[in-house]
Amino acid sequence: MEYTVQQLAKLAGVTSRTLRYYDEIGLLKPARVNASGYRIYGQKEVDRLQQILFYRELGVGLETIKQIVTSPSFDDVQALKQHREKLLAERRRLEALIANVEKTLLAKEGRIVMSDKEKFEAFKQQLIDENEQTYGKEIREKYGDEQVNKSNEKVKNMTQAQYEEVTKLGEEVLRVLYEAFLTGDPAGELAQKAADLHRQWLSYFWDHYSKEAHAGLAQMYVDDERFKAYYDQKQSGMAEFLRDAIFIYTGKK
Amino acid sequence: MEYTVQQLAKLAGVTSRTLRYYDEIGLLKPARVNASGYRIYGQKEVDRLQQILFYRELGVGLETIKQIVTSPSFDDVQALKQHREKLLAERRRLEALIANVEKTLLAKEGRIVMSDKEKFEAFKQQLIDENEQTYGKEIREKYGDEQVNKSNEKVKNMTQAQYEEVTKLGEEVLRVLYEAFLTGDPAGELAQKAADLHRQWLSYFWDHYSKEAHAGLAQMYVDDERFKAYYDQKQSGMAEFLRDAIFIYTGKK
DNA sequence: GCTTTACATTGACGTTACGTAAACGTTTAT
DNA sequence: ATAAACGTTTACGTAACGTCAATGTAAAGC
Repeated sequence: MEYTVQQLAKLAGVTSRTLRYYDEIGLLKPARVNASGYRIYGQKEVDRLQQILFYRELGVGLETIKQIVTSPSFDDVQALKQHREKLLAERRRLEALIANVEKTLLAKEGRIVMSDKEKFEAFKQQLIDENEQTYGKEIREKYGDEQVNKSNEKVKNMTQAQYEEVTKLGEEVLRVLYEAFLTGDPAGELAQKAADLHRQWLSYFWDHYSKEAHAGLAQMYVDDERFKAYYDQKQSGMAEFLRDAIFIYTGKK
Repeated sequence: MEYTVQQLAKLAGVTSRTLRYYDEIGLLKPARVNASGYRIYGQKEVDRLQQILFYRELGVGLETIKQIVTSPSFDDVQALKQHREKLLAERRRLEALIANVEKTLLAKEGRIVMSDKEKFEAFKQQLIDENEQTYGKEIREKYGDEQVNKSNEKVKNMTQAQYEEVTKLGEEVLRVLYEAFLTGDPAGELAQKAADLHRQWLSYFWDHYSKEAHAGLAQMYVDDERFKAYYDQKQSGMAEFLRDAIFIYTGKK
């Protein structure tokens, strides 16, 4: 039995373009080409196409399929195992995406139908998520997973009053810091008040406070572009100013 | 605070190329362009980029993101729900792929380590899967899901002896059919024997036999290219011949 | 025998979300 | 003054085909 492109295409449930493409990339060459330049496929090619489509069905890339079907000694089991790993990783990624979308949907819909309590829970979760998403990797690198997880735990266990407090405190730090910045003196009363407010704010996230860690974080505010951007949002140079104030507050350096 | 491409890129954790691309497709235009042609971004653009990246993180396409962030009236909840459906479908597809790969791995490795019993189970599963993969859609369309599922159930419940029987029967149908074909008479003894063997073979898949369904299937063998290819593999025209024989066998048409 | 219709061929561009040069101008630091 | 670092536009590459366009060939009907 011999087939032209279209015939083989129908037989296998692909388009003729696909067959031409497979010819082009050398994945499946026709048995011969007739006088008019038509591609003619035989039984061998049909079988091979079945094989190709089988692996394609599994999501294997055409390049890999080429390896598998062209070299008989190719370790297809090994290839399949590797491919399985890729699929599993992809599934994990999807799981995370789905969870995220659903959480977002919950929060968005929640604006209307969620109770205050639930809303608050979602906000807390969002606070954690945003933190994770924005700073997670760097903080985990610099301070370790344990510290970050503890911090997240603390947020989760906050009461609503505490949550409002921490939000207000964060804003107050910025406000006082800005006033202090205008005085230009990091050792002055206002700057030291800002540093103290910052310590209070911090204590909502860290399970124990230390001057060293506080000073370290202050330095990070300057070194890390993202933190810097946050504190510089009102005025450039405020991250440095806060660092200086905290260094004085903690008696460091 | 104003940022050049690189600065904003670092701030947001993307490359400058990404920002230029977003500018190009009109997803995020800079606040202004300075005298040297440099892109300058302001706070508003930073916020918008955050939003964009948030949706991107969820796997939403840039075109959709554009809709969401440009038109304030856009129903983002609806968009997210649609997106979730896509993610769920993708996950289902992945599940199927993974199951398939693992089954294949089992079968491949099984050649060496699987017991006969397990091997046999895998073969049965493979028989079902191959059928599903090759003919599933069409058969389901023509005969309905219920019939197909019943058929699969029957296969699953086969004993090893029955499985071997069905395999042998399938081969015998082809062999006798070929001999009958050479006689050229679909009403002849050989052709009618082939039709009867085919009925026996069928009864392994269908939970009850009817002449009408048998004749219908025979017609499908001719109409559907894939079935036709199977029965024509030895000789072109055998699918038609089998249909004629079955029509006579069932007294149809 | 001629015309229509169906099918074949080879380009070549479009798709997604950028990566990666190339070729060249600008700003900053030494 | 010069080099390093940064900015710009233009343009090709990616995976696996879909979708024309322009053109040649085979089969079928009149």
